Amino acid sequence: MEPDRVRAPNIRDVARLAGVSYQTVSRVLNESPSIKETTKQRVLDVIEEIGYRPNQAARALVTSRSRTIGVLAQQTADYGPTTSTKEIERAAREAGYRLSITNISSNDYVAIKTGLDYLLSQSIEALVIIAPQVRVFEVIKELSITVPFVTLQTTDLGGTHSMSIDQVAGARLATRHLIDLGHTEIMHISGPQDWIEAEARLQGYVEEMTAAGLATRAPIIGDWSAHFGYYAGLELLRYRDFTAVFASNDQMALGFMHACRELDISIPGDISVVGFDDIPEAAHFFPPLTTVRQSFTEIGRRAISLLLAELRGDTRLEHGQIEPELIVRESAGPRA
Amino acid sequence: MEPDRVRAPNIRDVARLAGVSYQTVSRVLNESPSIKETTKQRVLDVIEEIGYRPNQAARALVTSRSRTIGVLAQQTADYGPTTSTKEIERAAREAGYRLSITNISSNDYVAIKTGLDYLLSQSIEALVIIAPQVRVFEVIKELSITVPFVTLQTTDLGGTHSMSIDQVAGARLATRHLIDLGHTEIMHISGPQDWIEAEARLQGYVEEMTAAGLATRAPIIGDWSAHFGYYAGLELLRYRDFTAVFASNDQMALGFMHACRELDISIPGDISVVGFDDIPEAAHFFPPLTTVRQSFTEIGRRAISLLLAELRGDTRLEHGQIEPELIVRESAGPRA
DNA sequence: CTGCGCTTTGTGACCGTTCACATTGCGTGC
DNA sequence: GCACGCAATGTGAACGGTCACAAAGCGCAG
Repeated sequence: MEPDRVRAPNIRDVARLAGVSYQTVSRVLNESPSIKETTKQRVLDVIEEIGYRPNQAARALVTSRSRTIGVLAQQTADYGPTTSTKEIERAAREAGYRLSITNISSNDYVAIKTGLDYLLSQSIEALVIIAPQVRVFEVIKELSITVPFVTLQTTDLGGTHSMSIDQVAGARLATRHLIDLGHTEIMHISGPQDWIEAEARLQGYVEEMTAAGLATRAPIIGDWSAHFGYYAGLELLRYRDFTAVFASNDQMALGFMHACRELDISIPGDISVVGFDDIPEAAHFFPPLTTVRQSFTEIGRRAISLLLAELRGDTRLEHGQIEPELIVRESAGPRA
Repeated sequence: MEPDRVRAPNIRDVARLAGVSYQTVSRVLNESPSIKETTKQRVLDVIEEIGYRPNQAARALVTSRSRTIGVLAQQTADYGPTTSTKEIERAAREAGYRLSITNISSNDYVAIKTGLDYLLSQSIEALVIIAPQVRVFEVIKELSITVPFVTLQTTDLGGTHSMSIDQVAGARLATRHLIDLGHTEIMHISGPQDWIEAEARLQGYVEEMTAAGLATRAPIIGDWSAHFGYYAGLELLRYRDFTAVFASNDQMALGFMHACRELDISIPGDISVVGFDDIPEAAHFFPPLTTVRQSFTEIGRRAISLLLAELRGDTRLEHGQIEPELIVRESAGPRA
């Protein structure tokens, strides 16, 4: 008869082969100090030889520590959140945590609730929220989450839960730059209304315009895509009652510039454009895009270190905001 | 004395409150048919009331099913792999699986081995490999992985493990397009040498050139970035001994076009350019980029359905290749 | 030689679930 | 009235680790 489906070796198999008790093996695995060097080596040899891997489920069961950090993200492949997520994964893995990521594709209440429920049912130890919709935070308040969590957006959930880039400041930098160049009629192409970043950038635009005593215009509400920027541009340029545009991200700026080219409008000769994010391609747009750089990696890294501190019981909250930076290229120039 | 740290409710708590045995609760959770409707409802009410969530670790321990699919990915925020990953997460979640993603940042042997080891130690049930380096597959061969796995690249690991877009065919489409436009001196800007896609696209370029009886040129080996495309362009254009360029991805094509603009070289008047991927921004480049479209979502979806079939014991392998599509825009035109 | 203390190792119980099997309840046919 | 079969529910063991505590080994002072 054949041996039915080989079972993976467990800690007792290792113990038997090494001639020690299972507890000794456990101590080796957990790097307990009180273990003789020769014993330890013998156990490690056996582990190597039979290819033993500790069963994480069993370990999680008894320690009630899943060593998992949940991530609630948005179903997009955008540069910013993606970069942050990669960095979060890296930082978490280095600290011995793994990630459980759930992407939500729509922003209705049920989808958000389902996504969060799903994460919480995996007994995650902490939670990172990248999904940037306002409504996500309503659900969070309602669920009264007990694990430490951090959002990559500025919210009104209480400052201790936020690790974000100062979007308002970034938008003010962008707007200020255009004002300094002499522009007074400045359009804003915004992101979707329920996105926190979009609202913050709009707010920064309004604040800076107001501070300069300039008239704010109603923003065009976009969807972040280059396509939208393009079609919005075609529409807006029929009137040409502005000389500068601040787009809420680089993709929409790209689309807008595409529309300008089609209509033979020169950038920055006729119209100046500023974007937001500084995606790696922005330097090679035509013309190279003046934009606001955010360090998506830094924010990811700091979010994890904030959570890890909280998991260690360290409550000196080093949360806070990261300052963005204006990158001046060629898409914005003096008012004609 | 205070109640020390409230323990999460378990299946026996539910059983006690519902006045049934823990096994009955287990049956309700697993939707066993032999359970009276009234009993089931009573149990569900208690679950709802006390906010009970099954402990996944305990479940995984006893069933030895982790319901986790591992993903070995590359530490990049590129559009393609990111889009595939999102789709993989979605499809897996719908099927009741979660993902454990590990990104490798360098492609040396140790990093790859460490990444795979890490995934395998989490008792994943299946594995998706997005990391596209040749060397990854050497490690895979060596480890003789026992779980079902699928790669998103075409490899020589045996066809049953691959779900990929036909890169060679795509590259031939791109090259053919340029040849059809009358070009004979066609440069290729390639991706990094150890990337499978890069090699396949190079191969497609060579095959098509050869088939047309044209001389192949040594490719420029790039790093996928727009920056590289730009600097490579500045260098190449000092000689101008070609009339068309096939870049191995859209970003490098973008950078190359940037270099052309700086040197007042007209596209497609003087030089034609074709890219690869069709990232959403490509339609808004200057000029809009002719490129090869790959459906990254479809490949993600099909990879998961292939794995799920294998997990069900269904070995009719529906693996295979997905055909890419040439998207003609304005960056390539007839030879001057 | 005994006893003490420190280092090193071993034993039993437990984490929260599912599995295999046992038991109960109850309608039905003889 | 009782055995029978099926539906519904209950019981003990097991999964593979860690924890708390017990015990053994050993050097050394008295």
